[in-house]
Amino acid sequence: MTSRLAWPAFEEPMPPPSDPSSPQRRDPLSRPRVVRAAITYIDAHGLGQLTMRRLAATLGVEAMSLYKHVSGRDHLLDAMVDALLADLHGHDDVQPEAAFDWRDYLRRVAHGVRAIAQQHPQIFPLVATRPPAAPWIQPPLRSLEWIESFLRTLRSHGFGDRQAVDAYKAFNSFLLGHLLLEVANQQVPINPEDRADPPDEEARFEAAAVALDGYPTVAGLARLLAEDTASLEFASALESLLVRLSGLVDGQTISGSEGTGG
Amino acid sequence: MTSRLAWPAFEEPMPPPSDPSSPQRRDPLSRPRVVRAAITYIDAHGLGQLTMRRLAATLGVEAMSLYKHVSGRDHLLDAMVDALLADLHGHDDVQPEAAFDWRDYLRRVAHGVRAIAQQHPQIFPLVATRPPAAPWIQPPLRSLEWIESFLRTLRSHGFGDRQAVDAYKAFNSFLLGHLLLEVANQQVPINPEDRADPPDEEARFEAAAVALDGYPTVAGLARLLAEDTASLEFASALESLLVRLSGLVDGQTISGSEGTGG
DNA sequence: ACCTGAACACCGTTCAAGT
DNA sequence: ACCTGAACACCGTTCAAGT
Repeated sequence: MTSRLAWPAFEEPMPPPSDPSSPQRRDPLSRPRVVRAAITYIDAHGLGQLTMRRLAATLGVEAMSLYKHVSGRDHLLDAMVDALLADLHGHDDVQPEAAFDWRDYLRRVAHGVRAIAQQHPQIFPLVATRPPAAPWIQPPLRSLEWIESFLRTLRSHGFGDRQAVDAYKAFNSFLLGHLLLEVANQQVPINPEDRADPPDEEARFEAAAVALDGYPTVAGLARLLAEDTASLEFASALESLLVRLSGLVDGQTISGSEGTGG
Repeated sequence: MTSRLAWPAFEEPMPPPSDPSSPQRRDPLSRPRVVRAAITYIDAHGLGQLTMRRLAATLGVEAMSLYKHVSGRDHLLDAMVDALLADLHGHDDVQPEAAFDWRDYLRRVAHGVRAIAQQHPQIFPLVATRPPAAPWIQPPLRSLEWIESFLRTLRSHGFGDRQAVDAYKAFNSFLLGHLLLEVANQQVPINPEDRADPPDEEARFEAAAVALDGYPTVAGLARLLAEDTASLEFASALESLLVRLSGLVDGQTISGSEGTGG
């Protein structure tokens, strides 16, 4: 059995935000409800299937009603991405106080973001590719809340300004590369009905293998290439990154632009 | 001045493929011509602006004519991605014979792919996120031609089977993370007209900085965060990866699944 | 035999007319 | 004052009617 990374379900019904201005009538259409419905829809049917009209139908309303709560399809996509990261940011395991040291903190955050990618493989590409709202925001840790707590935590563990920023960027690259590769690999065309159907790995392999004439090296290594080693690679590359960042705390620099300040 | 990475233009008119079956009338609509026009169009106007109808207009035909050469919009996107990587694969600098050793080879390929990302920032997200056609294909080096020469080159330099495959995966993660981060950062909303207009970095910075109340750490590090250190980070992370892969040649393993076979 | 106009079944979004 | 039906300006794609 593949060792799935366990993580508390982000889907669980959340307590309604304690916002006194929300009327709370019988199932009022609200922005969070629209965003949550969109996430559920994409998880089930894929990004390409999400239209304003179909999403509205899911909620029992007409498409135009959605425009009261989100200002358009593009903004809705951004809101989904934000909601996913905000959920993680509120999670106990990634609070700075929960971490033993900065390495532990980075491991917790890394596995938290990985859990998001695995629970929402159809949405994660959006987390990676939607243009950031400001020059200091980078995917996938792309909210001010995240950057703030991330940088503050590193500094509280002895990182200097430049070192913390270098670590933020290096950490983001690492997450982006590994998680995007992972979700790309498991991106099999979705037939909305037979989701339970595991795509018969062996049959898929055989079908694809016929086209390998003329590529002897690939053919010879096909089994190794198709092997799912994502979890191990992720862990291995993460530890390697932590080693690299350790050197950084000891005074080295990654983006090292010493000299421009005079 | 920012040190742009120089690379021969992939856009240059290529000699027509020596395919005797192509009639070569006056400007016949061909698949390569459609694909090339699509790349040019997205570079100029952005992915969201590409429609079959508008692309057809660019070529002086109606939309339906395109379906003779590409079987639909999705296939066109895949064809664009393939074309970009095929161009690079044909380039002198990334031929195995051109490389001094495997490190040199990986550096050449890395900078080649980075050049693609920088020349086609609107298209690179597609390279990263389009679902691969087979389980052994991973972005961004996502063609059998690339995998074949990549793996063969590493093996000719002493990599074992598992080591070569581990290196392929680690290299792809590295490229994906860094290049996607880079193009995401420079993703500024495009007004088709004023492309020459450099978005006045300082003004953009000031405008975005007003919203930093409540995020003192980000505010304090905003300048460092917004600094464009992508080239240095890329080089630094690449060297770090090469060190990691060196250990791998010496017999260590990344995905290390020793034990499941016994 | 080949090409393409008109048409189909959708989109996102707007806005006037309804309550 | 608020909500929404009908409408607008598009999509990707098909297919019959033209040459």
